[in-house]
Amino acid sequence: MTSMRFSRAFIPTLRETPAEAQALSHQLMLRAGLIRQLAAGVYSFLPLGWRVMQKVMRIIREEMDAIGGQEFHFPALNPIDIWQQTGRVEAMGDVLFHIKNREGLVLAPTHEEVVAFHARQHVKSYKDLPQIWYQIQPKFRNEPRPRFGVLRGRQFTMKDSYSLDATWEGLDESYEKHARAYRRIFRRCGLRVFVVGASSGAMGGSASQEFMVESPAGEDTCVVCSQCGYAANVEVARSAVEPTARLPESHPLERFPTPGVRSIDDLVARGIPEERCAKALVYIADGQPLMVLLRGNDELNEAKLQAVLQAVWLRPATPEELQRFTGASAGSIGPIGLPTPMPVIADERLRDANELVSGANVDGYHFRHIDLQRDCRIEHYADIRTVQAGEPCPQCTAPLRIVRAIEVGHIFKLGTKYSEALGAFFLDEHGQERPIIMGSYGIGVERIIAAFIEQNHDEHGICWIPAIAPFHVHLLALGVEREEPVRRVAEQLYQELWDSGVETLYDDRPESAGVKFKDADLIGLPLQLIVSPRSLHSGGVELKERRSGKRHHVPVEEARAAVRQLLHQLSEEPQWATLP
RNA sequence: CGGGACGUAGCGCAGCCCGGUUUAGCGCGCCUGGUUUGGGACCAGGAGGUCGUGGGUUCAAAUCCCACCGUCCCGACCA
Repeated sequence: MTSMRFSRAFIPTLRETPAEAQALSHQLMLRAGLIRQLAAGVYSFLPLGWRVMQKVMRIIREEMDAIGGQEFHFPALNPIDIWQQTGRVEAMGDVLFHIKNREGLVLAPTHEEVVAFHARQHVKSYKDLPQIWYQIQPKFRNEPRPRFGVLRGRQFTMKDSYSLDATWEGLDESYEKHARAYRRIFRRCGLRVFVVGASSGAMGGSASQEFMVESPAGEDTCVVCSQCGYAANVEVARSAVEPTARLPESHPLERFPTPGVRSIDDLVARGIPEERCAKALVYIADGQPLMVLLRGNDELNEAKLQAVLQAVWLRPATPEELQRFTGASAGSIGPIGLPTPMPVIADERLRDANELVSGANVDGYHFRHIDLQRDCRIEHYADIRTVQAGEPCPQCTAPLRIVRAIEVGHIFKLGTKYSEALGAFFLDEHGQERPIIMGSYGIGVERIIAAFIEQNHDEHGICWIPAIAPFHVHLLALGVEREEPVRRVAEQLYQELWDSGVETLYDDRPESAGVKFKDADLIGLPLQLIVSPRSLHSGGVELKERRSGKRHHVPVEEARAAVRQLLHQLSEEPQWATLP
């Protein structure tokens, strides 16, 4: 029997919040004795925290095995040459840890290369495919800025899996299997997730989706519709804002003085409707200047612009560059009469609009009656604006919300980038040599835990669900050190509960009732079983549900059955999660 | 990598400006004894510190100066 007496256990709870902990999940993980920091972005998991990790990993294993995944154990120490072959030593830059006193070795931040390496060794025929390989292992990334405890660390645990397929249809299937497994994993872990389309970034490949958990501690900003389920990273999100109407009459272009006007708001203050204003910005993309036109106070989305331009480097022009390229300073810049010719990218919302006001490229002057069709050469129109809260959903027109979110999972259709780079080819049924088609799928294990706590806590502490709680029941014996009947009943229940498979943390310390209650609420096991002189007087023991605070009084003999029944109920009731 | 802040006992902090009664303090925690006993008890006694590290200024440095290290925050970056 596992013995878990609080008096002997290493569960260093903290009364006060350590100063460095910002995020709530971080504070609670420290206070409840789940983790301790070793260095910036590097954490030890203490016994309680490690039990949670193991439970989450077990759920992941079950679901990965259920889609035919095979568990591996890949080394964290990698020869650098496989990373050079895929060009990722460059791409990763400082994020990749290099071993200093042993040239040629790096610490793996992920394992596409290793997978492709082994696939090359042994996957030779279409008959060997498909495969799903996975592992749950530490990953090392030299994050420039570790943050929020375990949410962004330099070492963390990832479930990473890799699909190997002979055909693109096969890849689609492997990808869908993962998408379904991921939903089950997150649901079983008590997380409300939403899925957003994402750019595959430095990973390469065609499609990717992120599994997000809404939380103020999140590092991603997402746009979500609570009506229809539309969700997207703000970097790609759209909304159904109305376009700028083309007015029936186009007046002749006219320059007019606007002394002191520095912003769209200044123009609006002079009686010009915001929707007729065209805001011009100058950006430098891969060394070349270009102009961006947005409607009124719309905000440029640099990620979208970068994607449209396929630019590697993108930055706003400096005030000096503005002067040099346009002859004016910010506030008086516009697409008409540019001294330096440059491409103009306009937001979709301004498509073919007329009767616009924009800067004249002379400080203190603007043009009015601008007709983008008549007066300008627009290189192209694209969606480059940032969606704002309250704008109508592109699918159902309900108001959109903007939320912060934690990325707990990410799935990619990689394609053949890695197999080609590392020479992982197979022969298809026609004897033709082809690169293996890969997918890669990650889950941040610590992030599941932190995200869960972000969503499941109150002012007293964590509120676990049975599936991932470090233990199921917190048995509190009040006054054990002096009340023999309390001790006897508590010991008996402790024994019985473990015997019937209920993981029980037994607080047998000679501490005051208050201390024990506070620790129990902080640690947050789903059920508290209280044995005290008072409860025995009234004929038994007391059961308290941590989350709801509901209390039940039961005779000692019925305690075990009541515990099992309540645990069952707390596991079944999806009070903590709704599947989208 | 740019900007900012911090580093004094296990945790939270004061002292630093204006150097010297400081034997470096307070709360929590810890140890001993007693009292208490269902929501972080009380009384008494006690242990615990190279004041991040190194150098400099000075008769004298936790306190002033320089460098380094560490940690946190904002930004950049981020499969």
